[in-house]
Amino acid sequence: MDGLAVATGQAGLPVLGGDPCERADAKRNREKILAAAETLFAERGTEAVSMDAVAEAAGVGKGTLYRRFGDRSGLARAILDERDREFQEKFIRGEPPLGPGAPPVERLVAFGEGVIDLIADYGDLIMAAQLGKAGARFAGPVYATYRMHVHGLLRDIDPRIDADYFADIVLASLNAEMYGFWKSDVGLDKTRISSGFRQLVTSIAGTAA
Amino acid sequence: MDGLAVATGQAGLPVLGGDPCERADAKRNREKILAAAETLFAERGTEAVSMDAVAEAAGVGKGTLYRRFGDRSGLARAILDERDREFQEKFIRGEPPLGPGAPPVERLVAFGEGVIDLIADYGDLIMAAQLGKAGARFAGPVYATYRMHVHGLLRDIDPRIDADYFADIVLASLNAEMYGFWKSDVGLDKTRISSGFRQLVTSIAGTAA
DNA sequence: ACGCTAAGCGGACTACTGTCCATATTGCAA
DNA sequence: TTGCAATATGGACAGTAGTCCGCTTAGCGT
Repeated sequence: MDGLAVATGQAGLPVLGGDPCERADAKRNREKILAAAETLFAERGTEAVSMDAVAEAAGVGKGTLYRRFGDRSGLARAILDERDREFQEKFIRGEPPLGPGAPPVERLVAFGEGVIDLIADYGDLIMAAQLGKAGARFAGPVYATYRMHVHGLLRDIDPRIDADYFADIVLASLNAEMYGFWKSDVGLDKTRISSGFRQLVTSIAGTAA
Repeated sequence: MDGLAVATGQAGLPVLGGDPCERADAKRNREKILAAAETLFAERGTEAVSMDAVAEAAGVGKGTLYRRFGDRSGLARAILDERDREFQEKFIRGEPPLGPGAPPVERLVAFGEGVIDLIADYGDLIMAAQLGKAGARFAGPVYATYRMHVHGLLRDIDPRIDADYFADIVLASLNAEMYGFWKSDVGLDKTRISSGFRQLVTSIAGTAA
């Protein structure tokens, strides 16, 4: 407790889709914004698109954009949300080895591969969603969900593992920025990254002293 | 390989201290800026200080500030540089167990504890140094040095370890943002974090299949 | 001491993020 | 249909990061 101040609390922003009591115009605008942002991000790259540009392309004012999504990373998160939901569905209720039924080590490895696939496809969107303030990576419901899942699997693997610690280690090894660094600077390919992750999980599972 | 673009290349900025051919006025200004920034950061917290404020407190123009330090994170890095140098000295040439002489597992554990101490003391400065663009964490000479050190130790521990992969895993587990998250949100204390790190290193060392 | 040149300097300037509030619109109730 | 309260809207606004370029100054050779 000292020089640290991480913004981790989830601000109560209406980031996620489909509020049931959403006014018709609000819904229309939300969809226009998401469509415009998705297009612009894909066309020009996430970092090169200003919020003004998104608002203009969507035909709404800046205030609307910020009201709905809070900030730049909130917008990115909202775009990712759908894909994420699909993946979460798979590891919570889907088929083994990702879903319930397989041994926990298998499930954890499959989870890692799923996240790596997600990163490979949506890496810069994920990074945009985590950029901004310190600790953004840990804020928000997605990290919490992933963390709880990994936490549970680690406990299943071996209750002696300090799951509070190792859950974040596992997730840190599935970080989008690091993936980019490995690809561009270190020269690791996806196979090697997956294989490294498998070894990491095996290591953690093996020595729960 | 696709939606990823991480800014990792080290821009050739004169961030580090003591250019031998530094003009007297430049040196004077550099020192004034560093002193002013250090004070302001300590007084108000890293995030609450604008670059303008630093420039004004130092009695120099904004152009000078940016010329010398490139951007906000460069300024933070420069402030950290001295402490960092000291630590690097210790693990490269200092006494065991941090320095050469101790078995590599011991050295790695000691290294981790050193970094954790650094984070405990200078956490938000470190975070400021890494904030900004995606991949900032991996850019710069400090990460490279740490990485090389860990890489070497891992090879010493067991050449079968994929050191290219695990070096970054080890460093990811010594991340300042994560430390803040652990402290504030998970409720881990420093002892538990150190102990977790020790277990991680042991795990990696143990199962080099 | 003097003048030259390369380097440093600083503040005006642009672009962007995020806030705020007067106005417009919606959905409901009478 | 009409009036009303709640909510959404959008553009003006303030604050900050980072760039640029004409001016100044240090350091050096004579």
